[in-house]
Amino acid sequence: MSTIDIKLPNGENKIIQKGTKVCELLNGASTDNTIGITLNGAQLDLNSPITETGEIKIIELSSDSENAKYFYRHSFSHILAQAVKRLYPEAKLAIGPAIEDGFYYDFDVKEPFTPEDLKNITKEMKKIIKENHSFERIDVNYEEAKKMLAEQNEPYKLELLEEIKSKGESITFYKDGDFIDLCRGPHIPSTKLVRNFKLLSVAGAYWRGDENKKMLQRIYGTAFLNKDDLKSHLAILEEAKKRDHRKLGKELDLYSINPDTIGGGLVLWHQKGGFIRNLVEEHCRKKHLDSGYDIVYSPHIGKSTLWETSGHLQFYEDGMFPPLEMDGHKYYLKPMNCPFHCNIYGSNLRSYKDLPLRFAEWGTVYRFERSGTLHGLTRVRGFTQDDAHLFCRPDQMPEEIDKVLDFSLSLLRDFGLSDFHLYLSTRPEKSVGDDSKWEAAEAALEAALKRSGISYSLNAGDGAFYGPKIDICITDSLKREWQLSTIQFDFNLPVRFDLKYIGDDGKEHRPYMIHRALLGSMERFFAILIEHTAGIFPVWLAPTQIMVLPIAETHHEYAEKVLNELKNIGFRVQKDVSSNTLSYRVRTAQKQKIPFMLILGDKECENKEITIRLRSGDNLELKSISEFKAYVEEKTTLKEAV
RNA sequence: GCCGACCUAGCUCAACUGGUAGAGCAAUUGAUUUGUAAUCAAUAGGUUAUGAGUUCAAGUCUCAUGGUCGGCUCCA
Repeated sequence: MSTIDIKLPNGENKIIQKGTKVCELLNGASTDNTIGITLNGAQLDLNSPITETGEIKIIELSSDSENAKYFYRHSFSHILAQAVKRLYPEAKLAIGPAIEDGFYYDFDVKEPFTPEDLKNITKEMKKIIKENHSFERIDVNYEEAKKMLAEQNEPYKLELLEEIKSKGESITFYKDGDFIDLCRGPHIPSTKLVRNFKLLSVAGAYWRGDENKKMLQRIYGTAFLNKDDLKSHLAILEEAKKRDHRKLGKELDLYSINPDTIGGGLVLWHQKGGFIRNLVEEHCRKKHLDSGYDIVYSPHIGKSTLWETSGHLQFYEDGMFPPLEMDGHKYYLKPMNCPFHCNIYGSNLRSYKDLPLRFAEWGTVYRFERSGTLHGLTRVRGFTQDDAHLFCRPDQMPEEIDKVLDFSLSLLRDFGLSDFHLYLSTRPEKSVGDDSKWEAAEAALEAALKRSGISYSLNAGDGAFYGPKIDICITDSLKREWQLSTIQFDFNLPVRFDLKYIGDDGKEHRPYMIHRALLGSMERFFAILIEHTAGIFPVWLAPTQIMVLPIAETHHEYAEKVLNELKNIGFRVQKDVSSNTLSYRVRTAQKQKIPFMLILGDKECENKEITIRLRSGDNLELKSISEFKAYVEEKTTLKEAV
């Protein structure tokens, strides 16, 4: 039997027999609090054999680290499945992993679970926890496993078993009390160690995530080591609902979607929403012009010939609205702006000296998204992209990529966004374009990502067939990720539209084409902005910045004077001279999340002062308009936009 | 598109196991002129998403359609 070399957390090296169990290695050092280890980053529970050389770190339950959470949340998946099997013996088990903040398990059952069922399952789970079963690891070979699963009559597990076998991975079961499940682990030592959980919801989910396969019932839950953590997590979920852009959009009168009168996924931007959008667009437009972009415009529809050339009719017709017919021609609403920009590029003979060319357009596109996917402003059927296409020479390409990633990050940061998730998607199996171009493009994207200093994930093989890409995602209030920026190479359209430039060698060359949207779409970006600010927009974006509140009629004249002065300085200011009480008018302005309320009464009139109330409820110490102006300019990052 | 839940006044919600809708806020009108998150009163507002069906009787039960929400899938 071979031996392996293990580096212990205290720095000592230890030589052990291959296959030694974790609990044997830790013998003595281990406490009730120790639930497992990581070996070279991989998680192993106390019952797992150690099979490779490396450095170990101990996972303590009380640390409540991501590793520890993974252990007990995955164990909750089992306890859930165990409870379901007790209550519904005919249920077939699929998969049940730990996920961020919780866990789930997929079941094939005749009748979908009801909220009432969830209560009963919860009760049963509590019982199982109390029964305090230990999790036992059982190593088996393929034949034994197949026999066991056949006896248990678990078709989905049998399918998984075949997959495990084909990958050549080891086969293990985990048993706790009356429940045994094909599972690679890891698990906590016993069911009683963590008891704070809540089942959250039931949802349909396709087996193996494939819409052609059977739809199973998925039960989601959340679990924490401490009761208080569970409580605060549930409170966060509640709180997040208040930041939902669909709720705030209504409350603040920002936008509406009217499926009956206009159509699902088609947005009306009301006055305040439109006002903010205009400010956002103005800011972006200025930055684009400063960054060497040319602004272009293109129509909303184009003839079928255009979409045949671009290939959209061949590959993307399902995502397009059906055609309009006129004089024997078919016109389609544009799902993308690229073909138009390609036409602009192709309208002239281009020299290598003309490049790079950067065409930007706030282009409104229409896509027939499937009905079940529509979601507030984040997934709609008509939306405006802050789109641009870069055309450049190979020698310019890396710098262009670098610049555009920088641009994207700086723009998002201008709006206070910072918790980015970056993804690099590389060449898929089916693709077009030369190997050398793909390699150069992927290298440039990766180099730009590294230079940005932000960590990113690699989605190998997840690029479009026409080119690799970087996506920047940001989460909404419920931690759901939404893609805002995208930077995509396109090796397809330059060929289809036969785009070229004359090089310094006097010969024709194919330019690189890079498609990019930075905020993504105005609609989705607005949703994210609303949820991140909770509707408390920064001063420079607030539609109304100041509400003037004279206390009584005698103060109206002074209020009017103050209002005009503020307007002249450039503030967006309104007054509320209704006969309601001051409290009431403060409340009204507060609900609209107006940054400043000016309260003007006898005291202010006499001393020619102003009293300023902030949205936070505090008063500013300042008393004059000039001081106030200086204060706002200092506190507001984008001064020109105040 | 798929699975499930839901759809009552502009908004948030109520109406026991079926007995033909009720409140708060908002709106309008009047009174009130108020010192930092709700002054008082009156008025108006609903073919209970739509369409069928069961029933003496349907907001309530059944079915269909549309939409919303939570997931899944999709997002070349």
